[in-house]
Amino acid sequence: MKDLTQNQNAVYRHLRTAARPQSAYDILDGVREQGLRAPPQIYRALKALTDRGLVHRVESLNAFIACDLKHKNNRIVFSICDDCGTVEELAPVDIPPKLKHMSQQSGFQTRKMVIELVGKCSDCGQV
Amino acid sequence: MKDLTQNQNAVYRHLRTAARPQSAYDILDGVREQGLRAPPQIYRALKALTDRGLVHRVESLNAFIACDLKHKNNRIVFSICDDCGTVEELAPVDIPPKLKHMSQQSGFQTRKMVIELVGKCSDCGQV
DNA sequence: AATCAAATTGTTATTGTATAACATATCACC
DNA sequence: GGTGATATGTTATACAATAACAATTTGATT
Repeated sequence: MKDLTQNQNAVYRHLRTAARPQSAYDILDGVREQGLRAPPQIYRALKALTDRGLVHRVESLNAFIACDLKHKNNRIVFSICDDCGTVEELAPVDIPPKLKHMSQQSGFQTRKMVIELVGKCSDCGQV
Repeated sequence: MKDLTQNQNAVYRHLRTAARPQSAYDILDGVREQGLRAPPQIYRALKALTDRGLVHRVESLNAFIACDLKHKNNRIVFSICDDCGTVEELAPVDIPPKLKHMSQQSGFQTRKMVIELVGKCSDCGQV
């Protein structure tokens, strides 16, 4: 795909077919067959992929997920079920006006915004 | 302070006087004099403190910061300077209506929202 | 006061996450 | 073919977090 290197391709394909966010070591296990053997290979591929916006890092899980939306890479929204671990990427939203105002007040220049909603997905929420 | 245990108090005091977010091991180094010696002691104190909202975890840095705002613990906003590493906590904002709508559509029940703005602080933004 | 359960604390060892540092190879271009 | 830039492989290590168990303290109850 899209002029990725071999290693990047292997990692990207693994992430696209994974049902859940994958840790770097999950990925490593998943691509051993393709000849990747050591963490730096995974982390390098992940860096290239996240830089291109094809993959996002889920900060609160130390895990990675393929991005299936077409969007600028600087507004990212996840919902994270703390019961079953499912992570969904939601369509990006603008910086809330109040927040934009506050950060500008302090002279902060935002390059990227990450929003993580933590709670229960529809499957786990029903009791 | 506020009926904290000894260990919690030591960790909390360290975080309140720190200029930057502290990793668990930074904290450990900072409180050795008070007799804490092993990571579990730090992590236990951190858990109690974060549960009470006195401390927040900065997800994208694997680090912790004292909370100096009085607010409910379920809306957290940080600005993170990726140049000098400074992290500021901003006043919490509501879930953006568009986002609230989207997540409800999918049946997701949000318990907590974390927003991390990444960019340049006023000191580092000037070129 | 003696007892016992619960909660807190201490300690060791291990698991999981990420990167530094260096070696090797590949490719484009002159 | 030499050269620099980029990509890749490999080893070792640093950093982050927790499991499992031992020891201690606390506090209610008798």
